[in-house]
Amino acid sequence: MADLSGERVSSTAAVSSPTRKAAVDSSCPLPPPDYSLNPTKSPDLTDYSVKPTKPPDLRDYSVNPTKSPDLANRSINPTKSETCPPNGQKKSAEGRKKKSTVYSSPLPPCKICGGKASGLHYGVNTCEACKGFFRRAIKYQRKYQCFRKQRCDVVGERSVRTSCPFCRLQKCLDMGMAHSAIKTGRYTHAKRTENIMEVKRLEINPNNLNGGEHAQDTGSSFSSNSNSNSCGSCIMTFNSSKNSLYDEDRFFSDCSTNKHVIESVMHKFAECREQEEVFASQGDGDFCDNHVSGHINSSILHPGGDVRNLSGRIKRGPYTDDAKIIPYEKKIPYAEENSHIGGGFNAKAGVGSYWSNTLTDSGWTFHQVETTKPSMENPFFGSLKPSDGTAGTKEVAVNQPRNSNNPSNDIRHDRYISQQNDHGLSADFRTHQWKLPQQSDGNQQQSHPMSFQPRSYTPYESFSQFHMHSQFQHHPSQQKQQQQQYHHQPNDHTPCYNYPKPLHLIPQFAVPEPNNSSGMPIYPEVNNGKFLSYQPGKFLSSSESLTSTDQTLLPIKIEPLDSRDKFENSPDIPGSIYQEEDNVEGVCISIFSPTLFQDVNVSEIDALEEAAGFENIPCKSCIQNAVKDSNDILFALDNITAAPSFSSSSVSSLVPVIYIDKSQTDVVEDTLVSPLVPAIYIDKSQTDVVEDTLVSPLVPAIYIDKSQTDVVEDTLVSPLVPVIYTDKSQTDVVEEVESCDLFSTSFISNSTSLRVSPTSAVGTSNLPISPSRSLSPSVASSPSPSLLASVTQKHKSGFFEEKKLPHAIPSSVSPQISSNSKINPLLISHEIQVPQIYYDRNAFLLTASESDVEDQDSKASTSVTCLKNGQIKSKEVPFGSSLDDNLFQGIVGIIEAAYHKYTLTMFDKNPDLLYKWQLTYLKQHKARCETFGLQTEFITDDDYEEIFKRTGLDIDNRREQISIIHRGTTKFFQDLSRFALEVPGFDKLHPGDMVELIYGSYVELWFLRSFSGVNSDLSVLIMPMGKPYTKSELAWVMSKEFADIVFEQAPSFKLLTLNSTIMALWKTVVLLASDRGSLKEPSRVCQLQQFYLDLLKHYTRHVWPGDPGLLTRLVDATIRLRDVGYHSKAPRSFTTTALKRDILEVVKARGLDSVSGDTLSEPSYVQLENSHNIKDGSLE
DNA sequence: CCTCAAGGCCAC
DNA sequence: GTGGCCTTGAGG
Ligand SMILES: [Zn+2]
Ligand SMILES: [Zn+2]
Repeated sequence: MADLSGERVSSTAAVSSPTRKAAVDSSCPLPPPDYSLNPTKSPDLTDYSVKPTKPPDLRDYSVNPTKSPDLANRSINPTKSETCPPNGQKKSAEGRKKKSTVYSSPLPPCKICGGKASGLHYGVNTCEACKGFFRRAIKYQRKYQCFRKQRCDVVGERSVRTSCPFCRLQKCLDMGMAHSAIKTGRYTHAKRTENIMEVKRLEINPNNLNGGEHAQDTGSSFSSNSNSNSCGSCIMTFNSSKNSLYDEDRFFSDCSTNKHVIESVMHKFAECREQEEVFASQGDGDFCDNHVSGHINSSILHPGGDVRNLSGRIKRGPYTDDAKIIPYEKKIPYAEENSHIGGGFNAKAGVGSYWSNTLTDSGWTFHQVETTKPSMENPFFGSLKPSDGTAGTKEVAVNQPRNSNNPSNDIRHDRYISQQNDHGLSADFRTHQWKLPQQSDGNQQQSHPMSFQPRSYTPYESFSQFHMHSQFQHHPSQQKQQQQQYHHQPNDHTPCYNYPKPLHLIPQFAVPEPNNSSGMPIYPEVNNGKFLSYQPGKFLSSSESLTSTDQTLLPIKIEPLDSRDKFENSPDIPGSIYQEEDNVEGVCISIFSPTLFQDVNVSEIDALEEAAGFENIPCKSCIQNAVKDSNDILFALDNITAAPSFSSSSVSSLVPVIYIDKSQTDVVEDTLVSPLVPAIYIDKSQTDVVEDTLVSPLVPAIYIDKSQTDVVEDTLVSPLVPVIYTDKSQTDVVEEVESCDLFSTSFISNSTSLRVSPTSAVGTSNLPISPSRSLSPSVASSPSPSLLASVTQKHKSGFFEEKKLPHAIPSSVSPQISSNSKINPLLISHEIQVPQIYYDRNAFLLTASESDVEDQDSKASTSVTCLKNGQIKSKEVPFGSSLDDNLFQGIVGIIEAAYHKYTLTMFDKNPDLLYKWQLTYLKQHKARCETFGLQTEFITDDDYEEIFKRTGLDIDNRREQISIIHRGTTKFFQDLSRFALEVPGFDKLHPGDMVELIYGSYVELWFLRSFSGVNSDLSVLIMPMGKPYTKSELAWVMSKEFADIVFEQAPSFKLLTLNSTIMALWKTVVLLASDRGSLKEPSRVCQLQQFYLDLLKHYTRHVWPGDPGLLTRLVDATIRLRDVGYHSKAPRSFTTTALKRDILEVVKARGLDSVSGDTLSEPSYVQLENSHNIKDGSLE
């Protein structure tokens, strides 16, 4: 139990000091039985017991020679019952005899630093040094500041343990040291230990058996005190085992389905990369932390101190809320000597990167992977992606001499001079000047007149004040100051930096820097609404150290040369030290410039460039990309509830993420682990429980943290399987993507709110037909008496002459109809002009029949029953003979009314709005993909079910989506069926043919309804109603071929000039395709189709003459439509028979409704059923 | 009179 | 500021 931590400690020690371990092993092959209580600690014990065999320790203690005899004496002296494994069996045997003393005598190493413990101090077994340190910290109320990630290693020799007092104190507290824990009394060592263990266990979590002896003292008073120091840096720094991160090839082989996505992103990175290196202060702008040197003040300070204080004002981001602590022993060992990992991001470009430097036989090797742009779920880090197509790695020569003679051949990763930006400028961080590109004629490199200024930033505080700052930036006086101080007007020969749109800072990364003169904050990146490129950090002289006022500055600190070690010799580690001619040694740690390109109008830039005489400025593309990315960032910002810390929200699709929670500091540290070992370490803050498990590459593991707060921390894992973070921390953090459902909901509600206004009441009430959900065929078939009278009246006075076509009809509506109508959200959501009256179908047909020919037995006809002159009359209305205007308009009216009634309308939203929705949904989907690591729709159902079984999570809402899709599809079929039944003549067809026609045409009709919502560029489809789809989702629901052809064909369809009348007619024609499979009476269908084709022809030629070639193109489109239909199959989760049965249900219901309805109902289905004796289920 | 741990001292 | 070593004083 408790040995978990001990093992972790010892393994860490072993890793960091292999020689030591070897010595131990050789001298003491067998661990003494005395340590069976805690066998894993034997390596630690050897730290002080086997001094002569440990060169490192010798070196350590050489400073204090007196210690050696003492150590030797203590460890060898049997009278003190010091039993140490290396001292041989004799001592072990002796220890065995006196068990009580055996347990009490060999003190474990210092819990804090691993050194020689001298007893219990403040409740924890520590050395004298740590004891004194803690005592002083308490006594003098010391406030420390961690300049790294608050995970500094404090185990080691003096220089190590003193490198970060903050972390040391933190560890003391973590280990349970408490000032109040004064003498616990006189115990034997074993008893005391046992006692303490028990007390702590009871204190913390009775259920937690893992709360070992090292369990933290809750020590709340101290914790809270010390936490005022918790504003430490969030610099991302981790070490990992060598190369563990970068097995992308392996990953890709596992994620081939996602490869094209990755590749496209990679391509994007390639573009962003330049830009990134232009605008970022230097190079990759990595965050870095050199834990060895220990004083790289790249701290990102939180001005407000304890970030927990912000919780009331700022909600943390999705992954930062359930802060927990992972005990030191259980942390990922990050102190490996041959590996160093850092990370950074470019907020502007929206990419982050992780890099590592690994010491190999051939020297240091630099690897870098970059992440996707932020998403809503991963606001500042997306998935890890290869940076430049080189399999995610970038080889950089290190430890190479600078080639001063030929800089272009300097293969060092030079951090003094940035790579050229798009203007050909390089940033020289020594002179704080821009360097013009070296002239081809060999002239000396010239400097740009614009100097650098120190940059400052804050990750946190200004987030909540983002908008305020944004406004502030544009205050005239502020602009002036900025201009004076920062803005150097480019001369005619200066590449243009002046882009007119105001740019905003990402507040997390930009902080106002006090202006010396006014005390007003300065935003270097924003200058009078002009973009000035980035401002790098500043140098401190070697005698300087960061002051409190410097804490918000981006530090570039000088380190004494002698403090560097071989890590620092790697030029690719930000924070590494370089010695320059002038003996200035600099360490540069950069933060990306957070300039946001918002609302940049590229055309304006074009015009500006043109006016300035600059053509083809490559920066244009950068800006275009940046604009895009900025939008995404803003989108993310809009959708997250808090400013995530730098280190948060690193969700990788390539490698699992380890969330190391720091509850007391509210800092969540993420570390990457190998994709091969998707272990997730979820810590149980005060309970010292670590649940780490390896997970199947196919199935995610869910680690649920049951710490006292019922926080559920799920983390996942495999690159193949999405992760779901269902953090239910006390603060209601919403971290999911807006679901499709939500989207649809807001979509609808927005539309409703838009349309249902007082003035639009008519618009909502003048629905052609009451949108009753009953299966009544139509309102017209059962009108109220007054309505009937009204219709009859109109009929008598020239019904059709008055009404014309629907869109030509005046807005006066029968009040009875209006009052009968309910608001139909489906219709409301469309801006299609709804016909302002509906056509009484029966009234029309009666009229038409009076003035038209009869005796068309061989032709399609429809039966009309109507109340006329107090009598119920029936009449057959034939089709196909003449196109009387009345007939035409009447039938068109009927069809169009049904078309609207059953919401088969196409999507003709405002294109801008439509695009916005498309983009929004695409972002949501991409965010999901990035979080999940792949397009989750490609997870097989079996795998998905397994995931669901194991996690209980509907990770991509598939289950929900299925129900949505099911509902939507069902409704679509219902509406389609009802629409078909409203088509005059359709109900006279053979019922089996009706079903076949409906079923056979549904895909094409679906397409006709949907194509206007297709954005082939974005591969997004917004449905007029219901769920949006991405192409891949559509492929999942239908088929890939279908999705392909839909997105391929939609653009051409969008070129057609259509109105709802044409659409209604066209759909009718499509519906009545006589070549559907297994039609019983294809000739009748063909006849009916011909009739409607004639109507369509008539309409396009005479009523809609604006587009003469429309009919031809419609026919052509219809043919292509068949292609769409050809590639379709039953939607997911549907079967053909089930669908047909549903259709038949509607058909039947219509008939039954007619029968059971009042006498005005159409008996068409009954008649048909009687004549054909169709039985229920005959289609199956 | 012992052990133990807290605190003090002071060279570094 | 650190930490080895000392003193102190409460237990046992
Ligand atoms: Zn220690
Ligand atoms: Zn630290």
